[in-house]
Amino acid sequence: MNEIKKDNTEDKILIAAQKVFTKKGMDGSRMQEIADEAGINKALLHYYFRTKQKLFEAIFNKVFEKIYPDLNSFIQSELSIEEKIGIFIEKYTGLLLKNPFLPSFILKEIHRDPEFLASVIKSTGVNPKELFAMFENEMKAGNIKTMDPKEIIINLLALCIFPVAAGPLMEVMFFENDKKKYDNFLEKRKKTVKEFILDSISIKNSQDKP
Amino acid sequence: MNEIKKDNTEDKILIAAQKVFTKKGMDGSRMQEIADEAGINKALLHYYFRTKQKLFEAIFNKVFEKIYPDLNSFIQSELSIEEKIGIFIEKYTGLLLKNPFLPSFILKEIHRDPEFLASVIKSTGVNPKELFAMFENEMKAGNIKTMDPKEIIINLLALCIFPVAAGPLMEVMFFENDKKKYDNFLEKRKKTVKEFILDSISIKNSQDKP
DNA sequence: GTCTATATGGCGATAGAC
DNA sequence: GTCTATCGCCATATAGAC
Repeated sequence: MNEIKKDNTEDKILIAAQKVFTKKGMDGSRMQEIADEAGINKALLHYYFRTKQKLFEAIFNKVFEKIYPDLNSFIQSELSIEEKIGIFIEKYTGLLLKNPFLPSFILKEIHRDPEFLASVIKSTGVNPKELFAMFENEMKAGNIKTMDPKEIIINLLALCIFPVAAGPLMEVMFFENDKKKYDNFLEKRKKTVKEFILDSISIKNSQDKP
Repeated sequence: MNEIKKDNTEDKILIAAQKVFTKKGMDGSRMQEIADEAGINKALLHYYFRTKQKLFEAIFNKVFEKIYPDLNSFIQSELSIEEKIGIFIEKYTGLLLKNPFLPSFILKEIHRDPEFLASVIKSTGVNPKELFAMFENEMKAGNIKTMDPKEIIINLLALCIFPVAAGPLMEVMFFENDKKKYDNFLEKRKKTVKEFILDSISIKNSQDKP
């Protein structure tokens, strides 16, 4: 029960800053707007975080942690690979649907400051080797098709993240600009993405390739 | 041979502006930087395009046209659906590999000004209905699995665009920050994405589902 | 058409009262 | 800790000479 958002000033700032930064990015955000959103004065932002850059970095770290899935609990669980993937897609799509700005927020800042990005990733202690190992073990055991694990991971991320990141574009092009219609589509899509990925790694389908 | 880039000032500006805007986005770009890149004075930018906003819109339109694939020639060709998809993936991935900033440029601006985005799309005359119809005809003819065509299209776009848009992130996380290694991966990936998509719509694989 | 010089406004950051 | 007032800079945009 610790660290729940109280209504002390620092938390108000963090909440407001996340809202503004994730919508408009570092360059597009204004300290004044964050202050207004937090219901405080602009000077207080500097009192708590000194510079816009430092405030931004605090938010980026927080958001990146949120969006970077907790893989260890998956890797080490006793579930089958199919169940693991299924649960991941459900959970991750759910997270993104609740926070539709996060993907484009990360993507926006990816090119802006590569060194900062690298340092954030390092600090989260992400270790993809265990993830690769998990897939490779499943391949050796004959449970899934033999292929580059990176393909599976990137396909999985692409199919979950892109539809949310490019949401407004997809809505206009394919859903008559009807956000609800698109959200329904994405909700149903959890199931089809799951089938799509599982088919692609399934042993059964690999026998009739040219 | 018309409309090739001459070295008149307007074209120099357009080339410079595209370079800067696609890298840094509307908010992150400076008129001074564009002027420097074009080798001219800042005041000239305003002489030719009046405002930063108008210059940006000119670039956005140009880039969007480039990134929006010419679908009609595909839809109306006599190729099989498998060939059409294969060619699309090859061509589109190639385009993105040559212009790695374009996906994130579009994604960056997607949330910033939805009305402008909608107007751009309208002006390009994109008509997805014919695209849907093409897939639906193939389904009726029994050539591919029956499913929502939008799923196919969005999967296709996701698998092609996301790996480029999130390139720097993928490089750091999965490729030891080695850009060449990642580019090689994406080049080889053309083939696997093709197999991936074709498998997912193939009739053959749909017989042993629960 | 192209330049230099300047106007104008906005934003991040600070000073200092309370 | 929180506020008001203000500084100093930088970015867009314009004026005006050539």
